[in-house]
Amino acid sequence: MSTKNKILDAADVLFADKGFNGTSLREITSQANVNLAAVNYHFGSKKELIKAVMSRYMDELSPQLEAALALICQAEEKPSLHDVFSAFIEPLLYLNEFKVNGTSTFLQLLGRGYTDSQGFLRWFLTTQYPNVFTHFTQAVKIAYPELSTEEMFWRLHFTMGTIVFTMSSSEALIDIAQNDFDNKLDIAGVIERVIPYVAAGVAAPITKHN
Amino acid sequence: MSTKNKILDAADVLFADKGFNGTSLREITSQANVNLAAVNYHFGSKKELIKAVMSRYMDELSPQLEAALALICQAEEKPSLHDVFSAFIEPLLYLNEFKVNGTSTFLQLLGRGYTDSQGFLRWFLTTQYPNVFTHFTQAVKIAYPELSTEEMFWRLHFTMGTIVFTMSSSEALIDIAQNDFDNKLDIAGVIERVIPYVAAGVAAPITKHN
DNA sequence: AACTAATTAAAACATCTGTTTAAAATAACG
DNA sequence: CGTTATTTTAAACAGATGTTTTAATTAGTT
Repeated sequence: MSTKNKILDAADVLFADKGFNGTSLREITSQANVNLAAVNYHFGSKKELIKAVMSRYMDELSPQLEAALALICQAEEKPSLHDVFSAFIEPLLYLNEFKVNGTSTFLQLLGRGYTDSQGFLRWFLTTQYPNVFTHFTQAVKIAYPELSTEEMFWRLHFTMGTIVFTMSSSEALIDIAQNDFDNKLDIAGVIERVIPYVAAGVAAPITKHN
Repeated sequence: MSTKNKILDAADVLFADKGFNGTSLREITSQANVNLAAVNYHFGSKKELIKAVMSRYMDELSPQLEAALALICQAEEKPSLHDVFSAFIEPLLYLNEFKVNGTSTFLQLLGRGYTDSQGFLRWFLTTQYPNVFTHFTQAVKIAYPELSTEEMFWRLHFTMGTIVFTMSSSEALIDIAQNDFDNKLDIAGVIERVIPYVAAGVAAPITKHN
């Protein structure tokens, strides 16, 4: 494997586990069995490495999500909100196969990106991959046309928060759940449970605001 | 004002804004206009300072939340989920008055605590303030008795995620919303919008899992 | 094989981190 | 006032951080 990919793989896991600020380049390079200077040689800086780790996922995910959402928008029957959110499941789970050792860390990284480093990652994603967002809001608008644009803005961000936060602490939660309910569970099981939740949240009746 | 409080106030704002890892003691002490060594003198270590910042909020909030939830549980009429979640509003907004310069940073700090520092803050809160959690689950069980304990466990964590995540990035979101919809909005307005969302999410119909 | 370009390696860089030390200043109390 | 105790100060500590430099190695090309 190339040095570049060895760095990306190690950074991926460590960033997801300990955050961007919480992971040093020395941890990454020693985990990857490469020289410390290799990061700055291949990526320029730590910030660029973070972008590269995220881009590896987004470049794979973005077209798939857009395709799935486009399919829903063009369907004959009016889609339900459950349909819209379910469109995310397959592409997200597909990331896991495409990863070597089990589950992908993408959603955990997304959670890190929202809180770590004062939102520079949010800027990166919304400017580099804007189509995912616009297609998504379009799909929701078809499924729930009564919802005003502003109300939708908020509910979509609530949803984003639910998903990202849940996945970024999913390991700990799965551990607790398995202890308390001795119910075998994995990432797919968590997703199965969160979809009805967010669908119901977005579909909540509209309330007046003064 | 005492040195101890000057440190707590400065740390509060900086921790909320840049995270626990992202804030150095030197930033805190220079913002607070006190000597660097004062932190270790008064609190012992940075970790203890973090606990102190959180305890200041929790010691104020915890009894109020428990009282509000107890009131709901003992009411004659069966409370709705909306009632249960609304019980959080007043105590949370009360934190703002009790703060000098505007809105409290409590929920932002809570968000930091879940992602930063590998969940040691979650351990701290659940062990130091367990009653809030048990009272809350009791209230939800009364409002929605059909929900199994496991399903409730998940939905409450989804809710936690929604709230915490939303509030930890509320400033940025409010900015965006005000630009796009020129609608004056503050923290209270965001809370007003998130309550129906989470209430609907928790109240979502039960789905079979294999 | 010989020369050039790309990569790796070890070391040093300056800066920042939390914490500790020891002296100075202030407060409290008999 | 004089004597403790408490608090503040400046300085230094040891270690970690991202980045750069310079030399050694490897790969690619003619």
